[in-house]
Amino acid sequence: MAELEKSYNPKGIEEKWYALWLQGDYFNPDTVQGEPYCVVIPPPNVTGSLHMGHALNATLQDILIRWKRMLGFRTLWLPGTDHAGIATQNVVERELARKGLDRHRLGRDSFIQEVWQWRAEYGGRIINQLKRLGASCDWSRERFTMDEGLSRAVREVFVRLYDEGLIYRDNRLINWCPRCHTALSDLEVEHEEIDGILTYIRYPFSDGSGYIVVATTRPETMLGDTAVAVNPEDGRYKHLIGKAVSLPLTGRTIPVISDSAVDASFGTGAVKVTPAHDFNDEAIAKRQNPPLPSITVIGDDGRMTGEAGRKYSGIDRYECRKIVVADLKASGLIEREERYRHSVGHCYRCKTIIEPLPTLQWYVKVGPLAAGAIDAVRSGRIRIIPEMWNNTYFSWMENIKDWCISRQIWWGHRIPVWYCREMRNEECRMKDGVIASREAPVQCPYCGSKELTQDGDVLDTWFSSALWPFSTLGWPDKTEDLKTFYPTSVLVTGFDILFFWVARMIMMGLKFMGDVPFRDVYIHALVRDARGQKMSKSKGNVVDPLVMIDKYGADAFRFSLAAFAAQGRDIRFSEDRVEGYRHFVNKLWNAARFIMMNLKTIDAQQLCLQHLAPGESQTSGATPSAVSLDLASRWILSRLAATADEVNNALEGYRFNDAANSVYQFIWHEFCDWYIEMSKHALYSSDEDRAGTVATLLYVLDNSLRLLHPFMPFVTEEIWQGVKGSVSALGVSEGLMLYEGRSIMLSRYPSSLSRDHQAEDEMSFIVRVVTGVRNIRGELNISPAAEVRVLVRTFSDDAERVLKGNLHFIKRLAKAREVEIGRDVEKPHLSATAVTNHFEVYVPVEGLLNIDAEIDRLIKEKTKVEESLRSLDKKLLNEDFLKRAPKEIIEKERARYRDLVLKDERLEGSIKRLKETGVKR
RNA sequence: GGGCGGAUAGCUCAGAUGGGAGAGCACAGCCCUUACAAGGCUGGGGUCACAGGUUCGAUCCCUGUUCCGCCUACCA
Repeated sequence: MAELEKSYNPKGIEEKWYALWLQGDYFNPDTVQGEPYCVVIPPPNVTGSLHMGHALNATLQDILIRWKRMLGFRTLWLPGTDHAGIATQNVVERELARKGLDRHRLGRDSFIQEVWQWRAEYGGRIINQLKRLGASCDWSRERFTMDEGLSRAVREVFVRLYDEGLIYRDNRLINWCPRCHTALSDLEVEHEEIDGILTYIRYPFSDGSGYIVVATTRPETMLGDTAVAVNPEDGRYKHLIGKAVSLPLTGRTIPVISDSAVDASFGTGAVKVTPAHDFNDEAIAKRQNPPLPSITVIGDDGRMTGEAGRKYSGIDRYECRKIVVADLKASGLIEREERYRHSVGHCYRCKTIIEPLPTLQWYVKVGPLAAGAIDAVRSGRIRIIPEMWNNTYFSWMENIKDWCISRQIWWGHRIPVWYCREMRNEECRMKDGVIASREAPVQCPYCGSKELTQDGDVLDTWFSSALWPFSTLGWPDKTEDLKTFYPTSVLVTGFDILFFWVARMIMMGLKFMGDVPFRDVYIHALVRDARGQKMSKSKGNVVDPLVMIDKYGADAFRFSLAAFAAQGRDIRFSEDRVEGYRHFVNKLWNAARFIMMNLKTIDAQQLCLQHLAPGESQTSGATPSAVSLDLASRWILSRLAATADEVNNALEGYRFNDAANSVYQFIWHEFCDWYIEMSKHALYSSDEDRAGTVATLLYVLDNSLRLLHPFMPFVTEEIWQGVKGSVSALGVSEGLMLYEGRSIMLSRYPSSLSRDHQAEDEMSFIVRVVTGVRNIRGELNISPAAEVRVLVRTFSDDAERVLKGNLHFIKRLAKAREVEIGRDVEKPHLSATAVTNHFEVYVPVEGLLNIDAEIDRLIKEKTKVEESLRSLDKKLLNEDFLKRAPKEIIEKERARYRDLVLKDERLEGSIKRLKETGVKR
């Protein structure tokens, strides 16, 4: 980058540096010393394509990882993908359908091969997208949940839990997706409010003595009713309990029963009971003595079964609903229909309405595991950030139900259970012929039979995800990685998978590693669109991160996400702000361009020997030696130190937005707006300050780039390498200790630099004079081209000394032709005034000044001062305040009061003089 | 039904432990000043949703109300 372009263009540059980082193996911690710091990525679905949630998630992790790496930690960010059972199977099935095939015709083994084939072809997509973002994952450790190693971990865990009785099989109602043709866990069901109809149906008594009316939103299930239930306390129905009802359309006779779960105030107070298709009804049925029978009228394909009767058999459940209602109407058994809004469960993958079905499934008994997981958070061994999620976590964990882990699909970890078909002895029959085994058994361990068949189901995808923090590090082997990096440092994730994933990882980690899987859980926001809507393909409001990267560059995009990531709040994504941060990238770029342009004119020996002292802290390189620096340089070094502290503190607390804002504010509004402008004096006047100024420019740029690097890895590397080239061309890089090393990502992160409070105080005098003059220029509309005279009447020695010593800065920044400073400076006639505590600034504006405008301006300011004075006055006269407020607050307010009184008097004086002038004129 | 979060400038949002209301964008004025017009300087704009309470003092803590958003639950 000998000659920099006028603006930064990320195309090509991002790829170039990412390739270099990979080539240098910089993401790999193997050869690094230091305290371990580890993050495992929430594995995106292998079918996935990078969306805003991933982008935010990965950006935050990369910021942490790059930051810690630069701080000297032995840093591992472990990447990988999830096999995503149902989602992936769906995708491949759609693919097959396009070719006119389906998985049943293909057969299980061929289908699985198809999926692997698909993965080989497309599974790397999201990984490549993460690379575009700049993610510094150690790709040599990339894992996939279906890898052999991870599959072994899955079998190990399953068998151990089974042997301990924590995994069992049971036949009960589960959530069934008729489209995906599989069981789902409670978590995989999304409840959504929909408009339905509440149908009131008359159920005639068998003895012909009238009827009882029940209300239902699912009339078709009446074909499977096995009772009508009422509340035992309900006076209207008490006498009917035990009576027989003739179930319409079926001719079956069912009883009227009582159950306290029935709400007398809802509907008619009488409820039809369908144990096979409703969780409530199942519970009621089980409470009866003897339990009510269960009749399954809807099959696993969502069509009515033979049990529903010949007329309805084979018909889709919703078609059947219409027919049943029509048939009932024809018999005069529909009392009325009401519109009714209620929530209905949908499959989280395909949005099909869930059908509760009685089936035989595998479950994990979570109660015993949950206790430890609750304690880990309660005791602080795991910290959830922000804390507000603690409550959500606790309330879910405390009400946790057993976890259905079997899925009737093909893609996933096959359940490591075999069934003995012969069950030749008592022991085998006692065990139901169930063999849970890490490897495929050759013969039945109980009876020796060789007639074994493996369970056809696979495990819930989240079962393998739950093991991710240790299975990826090599468990069940005792690997070096596991020893070094477990427990991992922090998990960064969205709250939407707090239960699916985070809670289960904690349970499994505690169970199998005997320790928590991570110290911190940082829960970030959900990215919504500009109107606050959840982004979804169907709504068409999705913002594609890759489009953002193409349009604005990965750096601007990443920085935006970090700046958006305020804790505890959802993000409304606005493209305008990304554009704003692209401007910031460009600002930085141009600052670097400026510095490099001025580098050519410097004498290398002078720069190196006289102006760079060995760095006071190991992390920041050589520091410009303070003795020989001008005020501006000392000031910017101190501001840099303050900024480094702010950024480090903010990142320590996961306040990414604060960190981003600090560095933005520093680079733009302190370094560029003030320091670079001030540096021009030394640079252009070729006096002895030049070398110190160049040294400071180089130093502050270097440290700014490093501060910014975790947020904007590409542009910082590009500039840093460019400056490095120029610096070494000067032949001073050896002694400089700046821009050292092969890459900025391997340099040290700025921290614990020293402040220079005196320089900051002194600089504030200059700032106040300059802004005073600028205000006057702006408000009185004095052309920026016009040079003015500036007079400053000082009231303190400090102010006088500092201002006199830095006239050149005032001249440059305020565009002043000449500056006069002193205690005895007189206010010229026809001049505008700016008032501060330490001095008054006068700008003579003969001919230019509109006296009335200037008087208005001063009166406006005086009004503000007096307003503040009034409220302060009240406060300081309040005895309670004086009695109870802390001393330092009272002193602060008093000082403020004194300053304001002074200012008020001076303003008054200026106004008076101006009025006199006006009269004279 | 239960729980959580939000309500601050025209817009999008910051304000970590109570003590002088901020940023970015947008808007207005003046400037192509030799890093940057994707820029510079200046300016206007807020009863911090509403009502109470605690406190010497509340945008911040407590209670209630209204309006949004989310999570969760077996009222058919």
